[in-house]
Amino acid sequence: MAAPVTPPRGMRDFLPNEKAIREHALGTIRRIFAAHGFDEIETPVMEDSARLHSGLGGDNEKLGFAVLRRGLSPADVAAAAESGDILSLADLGLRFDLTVPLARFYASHRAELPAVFRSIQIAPVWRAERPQKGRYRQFVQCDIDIIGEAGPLAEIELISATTAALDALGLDGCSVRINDRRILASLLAHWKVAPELAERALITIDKLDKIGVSGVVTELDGLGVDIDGIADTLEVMPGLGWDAAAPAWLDHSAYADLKALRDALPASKLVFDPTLVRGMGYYTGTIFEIAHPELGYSLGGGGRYDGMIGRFLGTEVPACGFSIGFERIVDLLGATGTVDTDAVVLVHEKDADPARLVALKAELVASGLRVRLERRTKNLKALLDRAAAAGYGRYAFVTPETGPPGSLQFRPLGESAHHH
RNA sequence: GUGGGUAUAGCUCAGCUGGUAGAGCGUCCGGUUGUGGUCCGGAAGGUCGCGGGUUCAAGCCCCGUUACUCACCCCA
Repeated sequence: MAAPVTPPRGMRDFLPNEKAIREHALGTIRRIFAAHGFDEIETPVMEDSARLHSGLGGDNEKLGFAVLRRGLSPADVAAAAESGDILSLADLGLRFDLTVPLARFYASHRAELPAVFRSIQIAPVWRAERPQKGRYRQFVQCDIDIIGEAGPLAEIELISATTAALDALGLDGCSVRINDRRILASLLAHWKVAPELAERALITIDKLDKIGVSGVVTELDGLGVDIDGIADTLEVMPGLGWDAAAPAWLDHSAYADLKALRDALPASKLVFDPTLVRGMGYYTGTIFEIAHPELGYSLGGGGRYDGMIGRFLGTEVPACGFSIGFERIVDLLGATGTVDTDAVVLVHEKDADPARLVALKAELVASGLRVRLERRTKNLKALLDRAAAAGYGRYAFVTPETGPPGSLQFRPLGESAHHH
């Protein structure tokens, strides 16, 4: 206990049963995304430090793990400390999302990609936050993105594929909250919020369902926003559904676009929520988020980020993406507990001949079985219970008298097999 | 970054008003069973997170610290 044997804070080991659940879920998501016409790619876990920080707001920079330049001298460190630019000591950083790397990837490989590129990325990202329930410092995101499609078809395909994946995983009760940055912009214009306060004002609006109208007004007041008339607007916002009469301040063009999305996606549960904001600063149009009634945090999210590719490429390319928060999904999935009757355990005496055991095993493996050798222990029950928990469905004893595989007497494993 | 809770055997946890460190499970050994998932007995395994302090005496009280965890902030 003296030596630290735990993984780094917020990062986790996965035991065999946990790993099996994760791989099963990953396989499901991958299969659905591929069925919807997306192609999987992979990018490095690190990106150029300056590039990572070019695509988002100032607060998010603190969340990035930076990687020190190799071969730094004490003089380099002292110089950086003196200039106050500590980040200059780092030239690389671990990615904190998959969108910035994708934009870099697309800019690098555009010539080799179709005009409209549909990508899948399933990979870990890192954020230096304080861990808690549903939040880790290393976590897997499952992203699909469509680059090169400016119209609503991109949003429709993304939401359709994502909700199909959630359905395939057996997750009930999920809904997709949806809004548009243009609607938020029209709201800020209506309130005459100064541009330099816009980002923080939006984050405050996002909290409406948690801190209420008076809480939002108080916080906006603290930011220096003129709060005259704001409470009246806030009162009606949560009630704005699909069919309510839109207030004058609301961007009617964007609202009509969202309604068209809703009409095109009858199978997905879309909920219009004008208070939905989302943190990443690069979104320009539609934004969406997966909500679950039992959870205070989202299971995923995404939106349109038409400006980002242009920052890497020079020419503007429209883009839209949707990300599933894999860890939060897995936390919702129970143990699968599948027992495989084609998986068998051979229990042998401790002095059994290894050559004979492995030959017997090889014959069974060749016949299509999954085979595990276990040395007989005093506590046979514990051994067999562990095997059953690992998914093995049958077992047999190997004794000196055991002949060919056909002479093995297999018995069922598992809770229902205790009385024989 | 802010606040709460927790820290004792490999695991889950007891430990009274401060007085020699405990149980269950697991592991190992002996017997029982003899085609076996039963039962009986025994053993190994602990700097009580770490460092100070109070006391004749600290797992227990006080201070600090670290880790884990929950919540806030923010986010997937």
